[in-house]
Amino acid sequence: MEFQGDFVDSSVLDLVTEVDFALGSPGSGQTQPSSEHGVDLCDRLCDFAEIETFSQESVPFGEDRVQLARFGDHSTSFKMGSLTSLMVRPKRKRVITCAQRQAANIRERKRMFSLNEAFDQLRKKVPTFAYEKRLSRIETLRLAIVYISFMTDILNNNEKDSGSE
DNA sequence: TAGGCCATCTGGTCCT
DNA sequence: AGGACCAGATGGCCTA
Repeated sequence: MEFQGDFVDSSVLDLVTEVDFALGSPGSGQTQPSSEHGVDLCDRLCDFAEIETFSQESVPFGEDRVQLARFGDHSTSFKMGSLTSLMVRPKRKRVITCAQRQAANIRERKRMFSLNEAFDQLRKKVPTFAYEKRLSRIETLRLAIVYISFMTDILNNNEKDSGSE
């Protein structure tokens, strides 16, 4: 985790993506991404959490399933559902299937990966002592701000000096 | 052991 | 409708 930016490239990420989907069919040896595998994995996770399994078409992942998974007991989710029905009709929720949720997770992982790549590039641009431990993301941003301000000041001073001569 | 940092998941919002 | 982006929650790892 610590050195991900240094040793992991996007091809590895693609491999992880394939493994994510392949987990749905252990031992099959199949590595092609498939929405069916994503659904399989989701169902297995739901089973593991002792959540009632619904058919893919009848219950979107973003609603009942998540509430049950989050709160654990069915009474809590039932109360929430009842309250919702009594209140003003909520905005129509976006319907998201297990497969779509899996795909969104993968996109988000890729997005965060590219963000971290950018942070790594920025780390190489800001001056640090070699023996210092790796800068965190927030440290990198703050140091970059200070560094840019410092260089800007130097530039301004040089312009003033050359103008006064 | 507490706190910091990070990866991941998730739902909401915005945009195309 | 679906992807990009964002922020909150959560859990794991590491260090003082």
